[in-house]
Amino acid sequence: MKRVTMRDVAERASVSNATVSHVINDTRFVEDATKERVREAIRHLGYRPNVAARSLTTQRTRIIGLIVSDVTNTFFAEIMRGIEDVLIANGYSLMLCNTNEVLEREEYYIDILLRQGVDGIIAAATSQNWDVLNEAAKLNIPIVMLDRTFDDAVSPYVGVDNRHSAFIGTRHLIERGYVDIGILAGFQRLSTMRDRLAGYEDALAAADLPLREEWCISSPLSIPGGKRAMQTLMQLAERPRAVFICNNLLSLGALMGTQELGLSCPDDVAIVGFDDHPWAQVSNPPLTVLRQPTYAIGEIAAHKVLKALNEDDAVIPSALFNCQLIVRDST
Amino acid sequence: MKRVTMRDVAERASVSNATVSHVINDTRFVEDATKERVREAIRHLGYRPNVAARSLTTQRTRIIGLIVSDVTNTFFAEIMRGIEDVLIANGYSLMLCNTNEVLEREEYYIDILLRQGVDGIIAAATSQNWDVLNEAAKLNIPIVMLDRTFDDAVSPYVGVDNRHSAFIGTRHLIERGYVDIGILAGFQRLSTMRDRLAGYEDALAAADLPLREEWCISSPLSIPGGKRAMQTLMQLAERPRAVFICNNLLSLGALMGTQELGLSCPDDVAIVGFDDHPWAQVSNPPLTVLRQPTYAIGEIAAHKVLKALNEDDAVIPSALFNCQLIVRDST
DNA sequence: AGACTTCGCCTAATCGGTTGCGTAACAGCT
DNA sequence: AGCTGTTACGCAACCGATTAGGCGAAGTCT
Repeated sequence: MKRVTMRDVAERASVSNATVSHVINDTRFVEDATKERVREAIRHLGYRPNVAARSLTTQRTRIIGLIVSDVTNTFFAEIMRGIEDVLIANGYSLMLCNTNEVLEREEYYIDILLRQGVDGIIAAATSQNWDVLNEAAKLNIPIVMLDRTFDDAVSPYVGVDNRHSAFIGTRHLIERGYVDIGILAGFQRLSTMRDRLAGYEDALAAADLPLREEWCISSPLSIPGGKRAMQTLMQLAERPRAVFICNNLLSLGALMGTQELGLSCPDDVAIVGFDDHPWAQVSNPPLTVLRQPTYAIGEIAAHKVLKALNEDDAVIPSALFNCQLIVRDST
Repeated sequence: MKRVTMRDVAERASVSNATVSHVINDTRFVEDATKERVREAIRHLGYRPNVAARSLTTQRTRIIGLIVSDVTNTFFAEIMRGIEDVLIANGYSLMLCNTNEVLEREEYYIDILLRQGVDGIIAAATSQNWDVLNEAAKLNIPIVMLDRTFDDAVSPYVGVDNRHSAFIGTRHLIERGYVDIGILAGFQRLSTMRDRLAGYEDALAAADLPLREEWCISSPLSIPGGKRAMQTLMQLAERPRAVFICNNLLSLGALMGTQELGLSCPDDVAIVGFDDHPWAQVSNPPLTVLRQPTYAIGEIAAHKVLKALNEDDAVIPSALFNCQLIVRDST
């Protein structure tokens, strides 16, 4: 079936192309009767404006690119929901880019997004290389960093205060009486992980506990990664009696690892995890965690891009949330 | 910074616009030397083709719309990964639409996708109303139904054989010696749920077990929904000793519900769940489930749209997978 | 009545590519 | 020299919207 175009509508309503456009966008006064004729024509023909044509002239697409490292992680999925809800409420659409934490894929996607002409980008970047996002910045496309950031980043960041949160989590273990506390982190490439490690160290220092290098493990942010890491930690000659775990996938893997080794939690080893998850409350044992306000993070991130889009030279500040410590049975 | 356009490239390479286009798309012979000049110009200027302009003339966007009902459900998230991986490998992008199982939102999104001019749509539709997707069909946009379908659907479906899978799951309970078996399903609006209920009934019938209406509960596909439903089931005067649960969120909710009531699984009530989840193996107890090949479902779905796109009048068949029964401690 | 506004709409250029048609330049042949 | 065929590329229309500028008709004012 032939595509219905604006000209078709114009003809049927016996007005010009321009008038149709103005009726649709409400950009100029049009007499009520004319307006109604146009509307009728639109309805009757089932006209749907062509976004490509429009954005060709307006130079805006009303599409926001979202780069996440792992859509299957509920953490990001919930953030996505937050983002999507506010974008949709503002007439924007979401182009999803899942990088699986692979750098090349991230670069590829950024290129795609720029060709697509997205109006803005929200990114949980795996790269620490500003060059990649730099191009976007050069094109004057607002960027909001999600979950992670990097030292000399100029774009606003939305996420939690990782250092402080990790401090709280570790301190909780200390308050529970644990003194031999290890940490299971992701690769230090990610700011998130660096900050959490720092918070962990802060807590140990504050309690005058020594920092033991061999109890600080980095691993890929995955379930098998967490399992392996936890098992090597548990098979150390001198092993920690409690572990602070920096990510929900790692926590899940760690749980599997300890169970497989026949160790019981919290009797043999206590666990505090970062990120909450619905299943964490029916796991064996239910996990003590630091919960991030995921949905809200998404909402705020979206609001920030939109703000940057609507207010030409608005300076957008970062937003730092706090985590909520949820005590369950693993500590 | 001014956008770099094709004309800029053409000028720098002292060729015409057409030649630049042909070099980029490899659509006509161009002398090597010229080609190289064009390439150099592209690199030097940092030229990036404008997708909107291109799709305006080609009438194709290389974007596929994906409609899912709940991105935070790992089931869909994994499917998404499968879809995305094959789309990206074929130079397509993904426009994500999360409906939260809300009909209006689905309709809204379909409209958006059509305006956007997506080349194809993959949908886990919440609607049973063909009219909605009908429009897309009229515009000759290929559609692939994911996870759900409906009776008179003309689009191919990709998912599991729900009826047979539910049969297997229920039969497993019967083989374990349970005779009082209930079922916790989602709303019968979804074909998925109807089929699973049918499979459950098949299994009861095959074993000459009576079907008890009051043990068949429908609830919203959510964790609280599952919890409530399970609790009403468990508080019946005569309650089932085993329950077949039709979705992972319901399973999780059910687990919470039984734990709250102080019932132990599988001693007080056995559970077989539909959909696997990484956490299901560390839950208390680890859950016996029917695992769907999520990633593969996504891959196949994507391949089917692409095929429909590339082969003009290809008739695309549906694809039915089987579930894998994974026996753990809940039965 | 003539001049000036205001109202309501139209004309046409433009955005940045794609592509059918056309042609200059050169080689080979008679 | 004249003719034909081939090679390599340019010209310009077109995709479907937006929008600056313009213009006729009706209304207002002096």
